[in-house]
Amino acid sequence: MARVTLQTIADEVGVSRMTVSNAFSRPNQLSAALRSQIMDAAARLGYSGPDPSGRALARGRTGAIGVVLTNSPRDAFTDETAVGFLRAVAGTLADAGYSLVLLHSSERSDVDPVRDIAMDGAIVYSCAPRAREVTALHERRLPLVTVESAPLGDEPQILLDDAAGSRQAAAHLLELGHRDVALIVTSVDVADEPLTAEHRASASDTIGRRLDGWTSELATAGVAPRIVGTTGFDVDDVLRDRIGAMLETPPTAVLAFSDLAALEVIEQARARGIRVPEDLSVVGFDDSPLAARLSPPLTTVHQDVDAKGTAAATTLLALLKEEKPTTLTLPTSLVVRGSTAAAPRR
Amino acid sequence: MARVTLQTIADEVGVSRMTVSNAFSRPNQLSAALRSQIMDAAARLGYSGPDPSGRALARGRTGAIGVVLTNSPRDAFTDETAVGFLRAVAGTLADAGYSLVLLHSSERSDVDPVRDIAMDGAIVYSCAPRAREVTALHERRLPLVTVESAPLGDEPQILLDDAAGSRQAAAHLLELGHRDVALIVTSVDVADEPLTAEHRASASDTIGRRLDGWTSELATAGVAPRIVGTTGFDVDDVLRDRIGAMLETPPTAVLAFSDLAALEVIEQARARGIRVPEDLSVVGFDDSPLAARLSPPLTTVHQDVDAKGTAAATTLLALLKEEKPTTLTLPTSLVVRGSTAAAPRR
DNA sequence: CTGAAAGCGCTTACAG
DNA sequence: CTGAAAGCGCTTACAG
Repeated sequence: MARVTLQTIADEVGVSRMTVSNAFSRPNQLSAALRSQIMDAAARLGYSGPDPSGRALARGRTGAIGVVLTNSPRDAFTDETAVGFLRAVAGTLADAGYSLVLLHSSERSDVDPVRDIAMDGAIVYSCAPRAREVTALHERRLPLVTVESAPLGDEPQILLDDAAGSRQAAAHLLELGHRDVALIVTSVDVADEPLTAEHRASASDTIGRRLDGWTSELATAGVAPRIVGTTGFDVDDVLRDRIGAMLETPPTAVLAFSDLAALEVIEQARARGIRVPEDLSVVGFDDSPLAARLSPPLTTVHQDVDAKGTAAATTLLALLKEEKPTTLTLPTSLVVRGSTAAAPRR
Repeated sequence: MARVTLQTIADEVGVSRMTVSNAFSRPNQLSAALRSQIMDAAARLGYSGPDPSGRALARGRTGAIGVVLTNSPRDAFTDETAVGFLRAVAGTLADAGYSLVLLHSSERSDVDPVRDIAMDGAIVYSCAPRAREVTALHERRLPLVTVESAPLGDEPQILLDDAAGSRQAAAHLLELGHRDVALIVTSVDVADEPLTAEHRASASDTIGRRLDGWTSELATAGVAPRIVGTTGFDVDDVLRDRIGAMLETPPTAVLAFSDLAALEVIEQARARGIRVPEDLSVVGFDDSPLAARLSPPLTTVHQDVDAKGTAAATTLLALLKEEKPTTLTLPTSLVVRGSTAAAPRR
């Protein structure tokens, strides 16, 4: 049996193909009687409506919005901050009638979602500066919003006021008397050294802004921090090893680029008998749900992931309506909990 | 400037359109020299590859797989069990080169993802028996896998051995001496009554199997449970109210259909000064990450959400390869933690 | 290794 | 209120 299409229904009812199309897509363009006659025929023949692929090609829109995550879907769904972001994006898009497609980075040459999936626009979330997926997406000239990523062109961005929260975190440590401080970052390939301008230069946009916040504040007290990093974009094995090495000669305080990184520091410290916060103060970043659950509860820089996701989706939707949305920077602020305390006397 | 298509490149290079198509989609069908000439022209003209919509129509496949969640994307991303499932599905699909599209239920008449999004197949996750989204999807005759949902036809299903875990949970309570037991369910509209056959008849497939497990075990000790439910498919306001009402004359133990429902019981009990587990034993279902974090840690029925997601994706992928996968039932088992204790003496 | 033919299923103006 | 024309951008056999 051949496939049932608009034409099948048209032949059955004895009208033209576009009248059937109108019956489904523009109901008020034809009489109610004819429409119900067409709908009856469709039901009888098992036709459930215009094929989305044909429709997408003819209309030039698909109803789908991509979200690019540099890391694998498995990693993204493990990170509560990413899940919170996706939640707000998916919710906001759904309210506007759009569906979310997860665009993973592909190691295969035959398929590449970023190149092959039909969509009306995309959101780039927390991606490395020149990630292949991101440039590939940019080449498609789709409406794009970047979130905490390096800008690709003049697309609107959603940013975090990383420097403000970082400064508060550093100021908090200074007040507690800390002078030996280590920074844990990504996008910088460094084992455990005094921070230099070269380190700063190699950092991603986001990490760069946090480094600026931390160091500018620490500098007011003449404190020159140590830095531990990885080329990756997440807590990876390299970073874990380097955190371990750093703890051989522990600082009195650590400023981490994420709550998960802070957790890694706390767990490794504990394994070595270093007490948090008595021997070592640890500050995270994100204020993910995890932060409040840890023991001790994590002092961290709060960001509103729900607002971030909503803003990203809203901005992309505005772009699709040919509006000219602009870059938005969301606030951050320190939340003091139990993982920080006065610097130990040496 | 007109849009750049295959034809633009073909004209520029002086070959036919399908040669350009081959350059992109079947590189070994033409000489390396011609191919690189074509790729150069494409780069020069800003052509980033065949348009996915055109390609989808011509090829009859899109590379996208839908996942239908009856509840809103916001609710789904709030539920750790659903997130764990999505994680495994997205990961497994990504490994196979497919992208995941989130198909929300739409209240709008103009857009409906389940009808309008182009995709190669779909996974129906934990949906109500005759949910409109699900029947709409079925009408499209797409390859389908249902997960913990009522079957639509003869599609392969992924099920949980609900009865086994439920029986273990009930047996555990009997051993502890409980005789006044309340069941908390969805899909049954009941405030707080002795369980009857009518209640059982109105339950969804999943809840029905759990009711069977609970009651068959309780029956061995002559215990007739009370039942509290809602027509909804989640912990909703109706269920919250009814749980509150039930706690006016509390049973000694509660068997809940999910960890979130168990949490609701525990919180409301605590608010009334009813101690868990001293006054009231509570058993959940799912063993979500939340369960172990609660205080007291929740006694609950464990299921492997990762295995469930992987199985769902693998089964759908098999369907796409024209294989004939069959229904799979995953095991469940009771995990005893701190929320259950010996029945209080009255 | 390259291309002419036929077609994938639909919609957008526009004319009547 | 209805339909003939033109087109959306691409690919699949197939012939040379």
